[in-house]
Amino acid sequence: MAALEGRYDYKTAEPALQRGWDESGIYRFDPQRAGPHFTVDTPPPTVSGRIHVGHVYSYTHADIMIRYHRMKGEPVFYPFGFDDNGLPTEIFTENSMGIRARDVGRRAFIEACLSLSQQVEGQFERFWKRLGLSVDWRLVYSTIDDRSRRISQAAFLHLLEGDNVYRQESPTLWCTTCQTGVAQADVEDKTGVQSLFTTFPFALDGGGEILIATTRPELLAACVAVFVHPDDARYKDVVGRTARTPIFDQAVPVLADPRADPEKGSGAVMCCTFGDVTDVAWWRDHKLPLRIALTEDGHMNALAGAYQGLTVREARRRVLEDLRDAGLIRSQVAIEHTVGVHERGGHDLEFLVTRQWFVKLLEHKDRWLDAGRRIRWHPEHMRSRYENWIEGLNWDWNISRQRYYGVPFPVWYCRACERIIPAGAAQLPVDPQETPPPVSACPACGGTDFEPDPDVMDTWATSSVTPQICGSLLEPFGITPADFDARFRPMSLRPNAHDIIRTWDFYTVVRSLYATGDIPWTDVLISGHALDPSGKKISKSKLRTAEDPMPMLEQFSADAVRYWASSVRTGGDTNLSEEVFRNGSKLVTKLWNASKFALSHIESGAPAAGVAPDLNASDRWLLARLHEVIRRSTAAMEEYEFAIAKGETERFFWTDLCDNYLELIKLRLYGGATGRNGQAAGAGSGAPGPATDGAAPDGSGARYVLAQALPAVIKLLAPFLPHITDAIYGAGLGGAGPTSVHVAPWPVAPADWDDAAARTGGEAIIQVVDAVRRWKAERKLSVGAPVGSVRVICPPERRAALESARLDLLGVTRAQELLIEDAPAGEALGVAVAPVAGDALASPSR
RNA sequence: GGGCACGUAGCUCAGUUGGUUAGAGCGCUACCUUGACAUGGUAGAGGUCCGGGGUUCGAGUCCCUGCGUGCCCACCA
Repeated sequence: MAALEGRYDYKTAEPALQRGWDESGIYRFDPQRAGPHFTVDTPPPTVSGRIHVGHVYSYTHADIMIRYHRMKGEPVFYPFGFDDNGLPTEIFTENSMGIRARDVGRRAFIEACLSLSQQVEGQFERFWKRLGLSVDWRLVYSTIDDRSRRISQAAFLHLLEGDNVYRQESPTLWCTTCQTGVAQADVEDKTGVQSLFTTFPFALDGGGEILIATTRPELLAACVAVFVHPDDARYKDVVGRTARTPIFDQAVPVLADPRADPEKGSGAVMCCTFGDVTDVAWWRDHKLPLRIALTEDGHMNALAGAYQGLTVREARRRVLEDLRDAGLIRSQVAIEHTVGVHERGGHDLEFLVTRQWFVKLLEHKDRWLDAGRRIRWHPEHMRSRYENWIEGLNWDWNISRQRYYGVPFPVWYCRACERIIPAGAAQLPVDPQETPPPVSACPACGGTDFEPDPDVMDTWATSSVTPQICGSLLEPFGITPADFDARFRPMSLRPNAHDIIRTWDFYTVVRSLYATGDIPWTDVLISGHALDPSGKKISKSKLRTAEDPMPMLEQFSADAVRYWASSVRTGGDTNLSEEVFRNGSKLVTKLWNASKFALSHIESGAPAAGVAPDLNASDRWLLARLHEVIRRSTAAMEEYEFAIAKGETERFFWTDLCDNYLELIKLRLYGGATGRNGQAAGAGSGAPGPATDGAAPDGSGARYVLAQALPAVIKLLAPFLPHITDAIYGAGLGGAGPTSVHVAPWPVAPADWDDAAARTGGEAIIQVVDAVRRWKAERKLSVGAPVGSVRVICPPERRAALESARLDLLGVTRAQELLIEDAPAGEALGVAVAPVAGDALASPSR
């Protein structure tokens, strides 16, 4: 074996190792190798945001699990993607380049989006490599590339054939800034919005009035009814009468509906088309007329009369002024409430009646829920996020966006009869605005005038078919999509952070069930969020500056950052902590130094493979502990509890192996009978020299154990710290086997290491060591200071272990003699230490 | 308002199916340049396991309840 020399310099070592991985192709997927395979539906990060520590956190989690499965011998399919289509990219492009899509025109804007995303993707790939992800970089897609557009369009046409998608004109969530319809999942809460809750009267036909209260007086022009609760005694006589809106003097009916809350405001509410979801429901259920007062860009239209052309906010102020001037405001209170806004930019949302494509969700809620139960969630409780979302769904999924940069709908419409003309499979990917339909005449009416669909798909409509896109990446390797489905679906793993359970995970399940009837993957790994050092969510402005993770990798090493990322229980949030980075760096250094030491002894006399020499109690203890650690660590990895696995190994390495075992065996390693300061190591019995009870004084037992324990620790930590472990492994730990630890087999402990008696025996040995160390510490002596005698009174059943480790105990305690005596029945182990030179002050230390 | 987590040492967290005296790292204190490592080692101080009930021979762990924190959802007149 080669020795490790000098110090480990991660700054040069990490990039060099990464180049080596690239060149040797150890992460390349071989689809021909027999299963079970481990196939990963990697999250394509959106190019519209910078990479931030949150990415580092969750991508590291996935990579750890992937490396584990690779070491288990499973062929690993680990592709990578970039999400660069759709509205997020458009907004990113508009903001980065200071342009507006509607100003520069469709074609030019698409070009701008493409060039910007390509630039960003290059930076992203360099970053992921620098973090040490074990991606097969031959398998890369972007959600706007030809392949993804083709697959996305084909999947849409498949939905169309199955009647699982429909086009309908109906009230839709609408972003007045982006000027597009959006989906329920695109809405996020904005808290602390200041509003005025104003009460004013509607006159009742036949006399009297009814007070209504609203925060949206500008929608008065869109009022179509007034609702009260059917049990509200105040309004019993009013129901069925006609009210007249102030200012506009529109006649509207007063209706009863249990959704009106008697506790709120005056208990009477105006229903407008549309102020909120309830309005939509009322409009639908009570078959009310449509009275739209808003334009698509958030201004008042002609219906608003004098207010036409004003923005919603201006109109609101003006209507209130006019009501006040008319003396109609009965009360007004300032309130702070939460409103739903478009999550891309926090823009105001309205409900407008528009024509959109919807994927059916509501009528199959049971199927989605059932699929969620067939998928293993890690941690398990994250499934309830998925279920809650489905249970709360109110709308089918609007997948059309009135924008430019995305996957077009591969359909045309007959202008004569509105028949939908789908693209032919051979045409895909297709932009219907630039390509004629596959037929020259409408099959329904014979019409020859066609209108291309003007919209593009929601970005999730494409990223929800990533399993199909992933599969297509293997076409150059002779795997057809049908092969892929048959052999590799459901895929093994979907890793992502918890904020996109309701979108990416949910939509992918839906699309997979529609496409194949089966779940998309068997396991989902959910990561929490990385928080700033004080535990707060990292703000967007901060993400762009202080928390840029590339300098972090350079300052602390990729291994140290990965150490941090893998220190918290699966699914948990964590704080950014330089302290933990430093601990990671320390572990890296310690691994290097301990390995340097161990290797220098293994190479000078490693026993032949498979031949176990005589082992003493220390040796058997270490192997028994190693067995336990391998078992626990493997069990934790199987459950995706990587932090627990890492913690087990780390404690074993640092405490058992380094602090105790390596110290115990030094005397044996350095030459047996002759210890430091020329003292006779075996002097206790008065007879220097030969072995005690099976402990080979030449250290072959210790070297054998080191030769087992070191590679095992290196392998157990390899998924977490891929660089330092491979640097050490490369010094020769692999023997004639693989040259990289990352394709070496995950450790398996022989059953005969599992030895409960060896563990308790070892604990007795450590007790003696600890007692002597404490004795020295109390006297402010160096750990290496010699002592006269160590007298151990121990339970008889522990005696054999201590005798067996006599040489080790003499070495680590620097005692001139070690006396072992039986304790009376039931008494615990005790240790008494006497100073050198027969000093009478022997002191019990326990 | 509903759901899901969480609340253990100054800080960050671990604590298997209930089982002796509740653990680790960091920080703190004292000491030690020991032959792999001072990015090290040894020892020490530090906890009414959020509060209150209950089950049990026994509760950090199980049940009920209260309080607090975070996230998701709903509400949005």
